[in-house]
Amino acid sequence: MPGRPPSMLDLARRLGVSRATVSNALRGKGRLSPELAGRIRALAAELHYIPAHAGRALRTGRSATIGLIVPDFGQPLFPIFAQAIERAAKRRGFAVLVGDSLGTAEGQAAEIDNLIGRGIDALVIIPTRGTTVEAGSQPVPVAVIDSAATRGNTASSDHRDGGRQVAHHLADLGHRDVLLLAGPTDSKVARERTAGMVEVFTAAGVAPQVRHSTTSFEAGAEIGAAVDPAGFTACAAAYDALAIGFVTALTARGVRVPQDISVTGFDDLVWARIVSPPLTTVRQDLAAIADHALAVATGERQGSRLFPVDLVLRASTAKPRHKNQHLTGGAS
Amino acid sequence: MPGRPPSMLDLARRLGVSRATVSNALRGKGRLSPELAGRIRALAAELHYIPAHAGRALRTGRSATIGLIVPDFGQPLFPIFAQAIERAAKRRGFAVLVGDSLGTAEGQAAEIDNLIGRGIDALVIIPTRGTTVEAGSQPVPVAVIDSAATRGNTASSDHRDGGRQVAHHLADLGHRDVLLLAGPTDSKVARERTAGMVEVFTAAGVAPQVRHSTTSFEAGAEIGAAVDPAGFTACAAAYDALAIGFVTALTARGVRVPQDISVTGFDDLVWARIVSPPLTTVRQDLAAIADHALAVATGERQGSRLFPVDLVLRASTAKPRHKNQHLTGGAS
DNA sequence: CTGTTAGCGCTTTCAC
DNA sequence: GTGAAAGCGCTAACAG
Repeated sequence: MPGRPPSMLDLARRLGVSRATVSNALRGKGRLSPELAGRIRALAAELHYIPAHAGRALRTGRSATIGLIVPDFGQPLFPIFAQAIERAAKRRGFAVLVGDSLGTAEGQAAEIDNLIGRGIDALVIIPTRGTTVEAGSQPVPVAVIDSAATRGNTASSDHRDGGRQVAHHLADLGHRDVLLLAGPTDSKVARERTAGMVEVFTAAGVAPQVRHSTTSFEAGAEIGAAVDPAGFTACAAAYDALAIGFVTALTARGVRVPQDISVTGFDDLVWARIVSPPLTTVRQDLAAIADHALAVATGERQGSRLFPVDLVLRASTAKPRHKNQHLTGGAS
Repeated sequence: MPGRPPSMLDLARRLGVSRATVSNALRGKGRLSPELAGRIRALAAELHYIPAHAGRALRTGRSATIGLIVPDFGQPLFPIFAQAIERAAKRRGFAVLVGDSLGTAEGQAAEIDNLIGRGIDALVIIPTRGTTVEAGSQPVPVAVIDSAATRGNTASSDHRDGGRQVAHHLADLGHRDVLLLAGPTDSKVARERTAGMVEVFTAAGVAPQVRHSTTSFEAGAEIGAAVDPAGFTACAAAYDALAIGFVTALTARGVRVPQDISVTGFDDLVWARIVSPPLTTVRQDLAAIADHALAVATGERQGSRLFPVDLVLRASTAKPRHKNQHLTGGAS
């Protein structure tokens, strides 16, 4: 066993050619006889030659690596996002260095510096709540995954339209008394989702009660345990976890979903299908967003893009009880 | 704005010293006057000098980067694992390049080659089901996260003991008719968990029925929908998702958990606390496993280690109905 | 069509 | 205490 892996020079010497020729043969550049190229490639395969990445990176100034910064891998949506981004990157020949902001602005800034120092060619970032990443502020191209409210090269779902779709659905069912679980005030995404809902409800003459909180299951459960169920017939949450927490607390109190109260979420997490009742929610097209983020990061495309979202109808929404009774009463 | 970031040579020239001196000053090596070292560091900070990673990697032969290969980021446990590993790596000054096996042996092999080619210093791998990774087969140190059945440098939970704890718990409650959702036959982890359960049940004179399937919620639901609930009083699953699917299907059929049937899972996913009823399950110490994997990968420690797991008691397990009636009957 | 040369930015002897 | 020189492995320009 040789102590260290074979280098290009080793190949070149064994064949009596120069390193440049080996380089050309292996990468199909330059012009050289097919016969020689074949011999070189055969030897490379035989010796398990693997090009040293550091040498290439140093010479070309590029590393074929992108950095990905997520707010918190512990939250359910981000790993799925990361997976979509990893695939989009691999498709383009890029590897992914990951950084976790730990949910703080300082963590995010530290990760940016760390990844940049490691020579990434581009940065894809899902900003932590309350932070903004300027596209031009870094020495590498930056693609931001966030909301339409973010400036620069962003890839994002049309969160506002998702809010509109939810509100339309509930308003069409006849709900007039609505509780809005709007999530954190410092999240652009949450604000967009909420704004879309408020927009449609207002146009329909409905004035929803708005409650802010974190995005967690626990926050939803807390509100669900404290709220007066007689005060509304529908609850629209800006996050699935909030909605599911809310439903769980309500169910524990004997309130039935959707018979007594309809509930909606956002994101279509795996668990939205699984909970009882399955949750009406909004699905993002993560693959499309990831692809655009990578296209921007690698310079294939420029500019921001907004991706449509789909309302997924499930069993957690129905006509309001009140309304049903009213209609029945009117008909009899 | 300068076209490209400052290099060590730029610093050296501006101060009229050599590159070696700058290198020494920045890294506190070599002996040089504190005064000069201070001036060098001040200038470096002022110019936002960031050492070029590729240059250092080429020279030292090490990249301060580890590769992490997971079977599937879409499954709930792996992202949490990845997060723990990312933190353990950062603590040691390593960054993490991630690869997703896409659940296949070929995908895993391709990722290994890809990451090795990128010059990682070590590899941490959570093997895809049915695959084995030999520690010595790669040109870099490899740490495997899996089961005690894996040879080489592995970090793993004591899955078998987790199985024993679950079985003890159920046997102590009085269950004699038990259904085992054993998961996939080609997963070492699933086999260990199942073996632990079978071991204790057998010693207690209980012969569980064993069912194999994938690890998914859907597989659990399918079994729950098809099974005869009169055939057993407890169901022990090798994965939380299996257990939760099973409970969901059972509940839909009007079977009550835990009154009619007790159910247990494995892994303590976030959702185990959230479902109704909250699931009795087994928790792994992910942080400790991640830390050992990194210690092995970086050469701090050697050898395999097995980490204890904890049985988490929640509301999905209770004494069997039969038993209760029998006791009541006997007392009256 | 192929080989020579130079140099990416850094660290590490070793000489002053 | 400090500097000079060499070289990690690769590729781009140019010369043959």
